[in-house]
Amino acid sequence: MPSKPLSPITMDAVYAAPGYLFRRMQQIAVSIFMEECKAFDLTPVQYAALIAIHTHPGIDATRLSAVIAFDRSTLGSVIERLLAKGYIERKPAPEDKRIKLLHLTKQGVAILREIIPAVERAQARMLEPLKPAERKALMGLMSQLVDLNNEASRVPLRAEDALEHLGKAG
Amino acid sequence: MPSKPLSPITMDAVYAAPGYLFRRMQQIAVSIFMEECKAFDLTPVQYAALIAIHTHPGIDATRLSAVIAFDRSTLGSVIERLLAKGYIERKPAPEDKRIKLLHLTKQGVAILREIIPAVERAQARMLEPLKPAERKALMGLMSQLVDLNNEASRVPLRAEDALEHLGKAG
DNA sequence: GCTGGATCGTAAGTATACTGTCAATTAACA
DNA sequence: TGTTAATTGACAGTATACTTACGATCCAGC
Repeated sequence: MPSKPLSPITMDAVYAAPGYLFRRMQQIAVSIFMEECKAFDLTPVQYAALIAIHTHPGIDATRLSAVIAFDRSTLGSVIERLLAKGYIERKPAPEDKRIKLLHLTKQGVAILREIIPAVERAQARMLEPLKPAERKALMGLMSQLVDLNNEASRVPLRAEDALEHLGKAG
Repeated sequence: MPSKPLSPITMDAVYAAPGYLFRRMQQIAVSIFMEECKAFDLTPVQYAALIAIHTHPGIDATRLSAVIAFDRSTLGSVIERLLAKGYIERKPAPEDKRIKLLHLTKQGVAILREIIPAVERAQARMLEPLKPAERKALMGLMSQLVDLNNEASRVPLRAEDALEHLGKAG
């Protein structure tokens, strides 16, 4: 006589599941970003890529993917779009014919400067419904969880990889 | 003499941004789900759709999209895949020729029963790095935030829509 | 009873996100 | 040195996620 015949299978269980909440919040976050930044033709992913290339001029695509935790295949098309928009340029590396180095163009730097206030508004809006103390608590827990789960994702974040292109001293 | 010339534009600012953390955690959550459920040919989205159809037999695609907060267009292809796998069936509604009603097949019910333990393991693993009290706090804050931001997303959750197909008493 | 507006499913087009595989190139090693 | 291993960027294929548009159908108001 099993008192718990099987899991109940209710939608409430789905709505309370971590995976569901993370997916839903990601949906909402992208939506808010796109709304605040609609004047600029940039997606959240493209924005992150621009920031990373700005911070690490001359980085190559593989290292870039590690620095922003993007899948490398996906990043290829992201780079294509940023090239098409004229925000970045790609030059072959002299010492390694496989590698192509990435730099921001003048237009890339300009759009970055213009979009940053909109991005900051978007980031603030995502947490706006919470009280300040709650926002801080949530961001603290999320940072922890993302960091501790880093290896669980298919594309772990490797922030330190970005430095390798500057002289690769092990 | 601006003491804050512009935003510094560092990767650290990106890593601490809500939008980045939500995207990253969603990546990790999907990865863990797929790992735990790799014996079953089901994605997180397909799983949620199956649960919702099981909970609301005879629901149509539009209402289903509201119940699990999926984009209506995306849901079309999700349904196609579930049909192809034989987990659901689609029948025209007698009283409205536009509508197609969705039901689980025997195989759909079976796979759901089989996969649930794996899904529960996945959900637990996502929060595993945190202490129990932290898990509870995080889920509480996420539930709140997702709920309060519901209208900010392009596809707001409308759980109550699911009931309309049962006699639509306003 | 007919027409205008709403709704349903579908489709095309874009953008992530992942799986593989592949050729070219470089590095490591026997 | 010469073969193997690893790396880089590219491609094909699948799956979400969104936009807009379109035909079919239904309903409301006239």
